[in-house]
Amino acid sequence: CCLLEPPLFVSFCSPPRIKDEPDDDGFYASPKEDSKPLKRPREDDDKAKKAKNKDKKSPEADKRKKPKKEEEQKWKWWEEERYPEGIKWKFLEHKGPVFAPPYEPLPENVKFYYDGKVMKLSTKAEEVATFFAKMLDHEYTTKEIFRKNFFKDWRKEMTSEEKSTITSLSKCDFTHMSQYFKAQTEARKQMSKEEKQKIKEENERLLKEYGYCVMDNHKERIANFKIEPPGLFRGRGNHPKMGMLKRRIMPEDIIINCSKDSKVPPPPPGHKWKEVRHDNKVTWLVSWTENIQGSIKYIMLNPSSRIKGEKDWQKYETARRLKKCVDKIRNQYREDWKSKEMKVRQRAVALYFIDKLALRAGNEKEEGETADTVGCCSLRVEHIKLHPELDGQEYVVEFDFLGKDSIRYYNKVPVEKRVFKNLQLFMENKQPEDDLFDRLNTSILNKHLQDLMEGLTAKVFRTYNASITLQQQLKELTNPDDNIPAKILSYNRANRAVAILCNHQRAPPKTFEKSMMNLQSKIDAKKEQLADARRELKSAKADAKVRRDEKSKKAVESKKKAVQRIEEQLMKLEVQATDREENKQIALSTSKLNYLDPRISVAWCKKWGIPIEKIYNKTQREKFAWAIDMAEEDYEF
DNA sequence: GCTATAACTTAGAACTTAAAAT
DNA sequence: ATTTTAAGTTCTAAGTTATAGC
Repeated sequence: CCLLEPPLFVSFCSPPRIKDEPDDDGFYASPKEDSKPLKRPREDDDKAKKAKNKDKKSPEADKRKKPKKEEEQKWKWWEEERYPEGIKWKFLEHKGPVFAPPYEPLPENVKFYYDGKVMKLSTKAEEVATFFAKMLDHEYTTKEIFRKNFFKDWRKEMTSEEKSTITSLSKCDFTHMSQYFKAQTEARKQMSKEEKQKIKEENERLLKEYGYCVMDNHKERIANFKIEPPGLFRGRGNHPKMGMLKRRIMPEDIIINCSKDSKVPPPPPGHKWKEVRHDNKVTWLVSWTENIQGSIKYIMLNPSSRIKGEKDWQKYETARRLKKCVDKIRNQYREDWKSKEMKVRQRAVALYFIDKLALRAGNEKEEGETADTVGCCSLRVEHIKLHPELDGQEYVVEFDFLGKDSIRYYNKVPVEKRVFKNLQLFMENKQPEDDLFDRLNTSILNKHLQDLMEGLTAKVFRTYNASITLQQQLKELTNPDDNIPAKILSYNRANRAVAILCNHQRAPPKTFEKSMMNLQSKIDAKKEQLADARRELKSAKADAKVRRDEKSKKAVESKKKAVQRIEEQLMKLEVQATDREENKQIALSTSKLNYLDPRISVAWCKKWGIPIEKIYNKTQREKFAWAIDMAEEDYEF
């Protein structure tokens, strides 16, 4: 097993071949055509063109012709032509995956007890036992399904003697092992600076060596070059497979994808890859089949890469195309509510939910394989309640169901009378566990959407509604007279409106109440400080009136400044408190990263003179480099 | 059509590091 | 300088969608 440790096969690998010199046309990438590249979707994006032209005339344009290492990282793939549909790259070379470190057996003095007696476990059984021991504090390990699944899989790893001895999980005592791991964690924290530095450097070396690939003459960052280590499967929510053993991935499980003319990464000594293929119709570098669901896992590129960025850009362009025809589509589904065909009515009501409430499409799932969660098309009768009248509103639908990641969706929504009547119809003579839309699935819905607009699918509505909401909220909430922190609060509130729409939730931070109290006491202290400063200013003024000399005038000025400074600090704290309180259970990052056209945010920053760093951190700026480069302050989604 | 599955995007939690508070 | 808290990063599960094969 130790053969799998990465350093052992380092010597087999070559350094990435990067062209330091650009092609004749001045660009690094663009493979020479044996196929015609398509123009990227510029649409009505005049600004992008303008920016590009301007850029071409600038001295930077010339610099690009003599690239240095640094320049390489600033490659503007968004100024290049796209590949024809389906082709993802021409050249791909990488070093293969980094495998999980091999299992290190426990020291002799760390004991496992069965039925009160010390028991020495075989290495394989011990390894799986440590997975459980490491999770002992987690409430997972108290759950019946988790324990049952774990025990079943653990027994498979035992020797026959162990199997006959260990017959009940409740007689197993992992506490000593657990203490040992806690002590290890503690020791890691207490390590000296030098030791910590050493670990850091080792990680950097690994990243440098395996964290990048070469795709079409550009060095690109890989997102997840480390193979998932073995452990116990932790599903989200009430997952029927929780606690099962996620097995160790071996080179023999791995499919390598790279180009024919690249150096194929060698497998660790004594091992073989499952397969090496050369498929440039896909974007992944490495894949393997995972044993819990039997699904395929991939190693792919970082969001900053061309291949991901281009797709992301395209996603927002599709959403912008929807903007142009959304009114028509809305009128259409309103009409369809009256259709003679049940199928059409269901489709129209479902689409209304997807549009109005930003619900996900909702594929069917195999029962017993995953947690019981639903999206729009898979809603069941038990997930909605109809209220002809509720709290003074007519035709209210009460939604209560578990969505993706078993996050609860709870909402009371007034709907149009026609929708309400249709829902009553759909629910007639059905049991709670029956499908609400029994004549509909995501495939039917998406086929219909495709007919309405090329490239339209259910999820485009989420992107569209999220982005348009941000743009409109920013317009509404930004007060030109506000200072920067207040403007940022407005931004966060606009972002929050989107997160609420998309139901992006988080568990309230464990120390939320405490940190809120701390902040409040800070605010109180600051208020007192302000009162003091004001008193001092007053007396200084009085003093100056009597004395009428330069010195006391200056004193007044400096006291004035002090008051101002404290006022600003107080205001900043209050803004912070508001922001945090409103954000208690809401996660902003998901929408920011996946739903909001970054050009809206970039334009907003430019318009109000907000540094982009206040809105996007380093990683986000890398992901959205294309948008930061091309969007001007008048960008319209 | 229907099902299986491959490929890719989206998701919150856990972990790590940096910054702020003491 | 040390501890606490917040921000940022990593991890991998869980979705969506297109397509292949019946």
